[in-house]
Amino acid sequence: MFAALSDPIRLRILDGLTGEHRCVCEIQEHVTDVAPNLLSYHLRVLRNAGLVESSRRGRWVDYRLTADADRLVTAALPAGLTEVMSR
Amino acid sequence: MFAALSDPIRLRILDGLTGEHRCVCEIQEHVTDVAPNLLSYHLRVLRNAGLVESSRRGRWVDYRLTADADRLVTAALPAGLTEVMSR
DNA sequence: GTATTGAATCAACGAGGGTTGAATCGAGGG
DNA sequence: CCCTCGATTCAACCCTCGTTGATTCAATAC
Repeated sequence: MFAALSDPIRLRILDGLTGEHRCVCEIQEHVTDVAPNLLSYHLRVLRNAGLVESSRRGRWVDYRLTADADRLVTAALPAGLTEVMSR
Repeated sequence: MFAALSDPIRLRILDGLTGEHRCVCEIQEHVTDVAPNLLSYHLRVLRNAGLVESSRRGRWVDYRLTADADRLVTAALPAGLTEVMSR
């Protein structure tokens, strides 16, 4: 989980994503300095972590945050660091 | 930040820590299979990340979670993943 | 002072993950 | 069909990071 989050490129990708679907080309406009194949790699890491999900629409592939992405993160945090969220 | 959290040993260390100080030997009882020097290394990573702080008490060194450890984590999260916490 | 204990540091090794360029796949368009 | 476009996969390289054994440090006991 945190391994998926511990990369600046992946954090930038997540910054440009919401629950709404966005095609890879739109994401690439948000991280212009990342090669397409490298972007695919990082999206794959985020997908394997359960943070994003994808669906094909014609030639394009849409990505979006999963519904329980935030829940997955909080569940992975050690108990001592989740006090703020329980309040 | 997430690089500091993305290691199973460090997560186990954090699981055994609270705001109260605990000496390294107590921490080591919580992660018995980790060599002392390796434990020092991981504590150092957590210290550099601002998640824990240490103070010497005689021969012993006490560690504890920093007051704003949880704040540091939430601040590092991308906006799309912090919705749960703002609610 | 010397020895001992708790903890940190150092140098070196090895594996895993990020990056790159080329090749591949899947869906349309002419 | 063949070609193009969007996206993914593959093989290879490189570098960071975790691990290990030995050494060093800091503080107390003898």
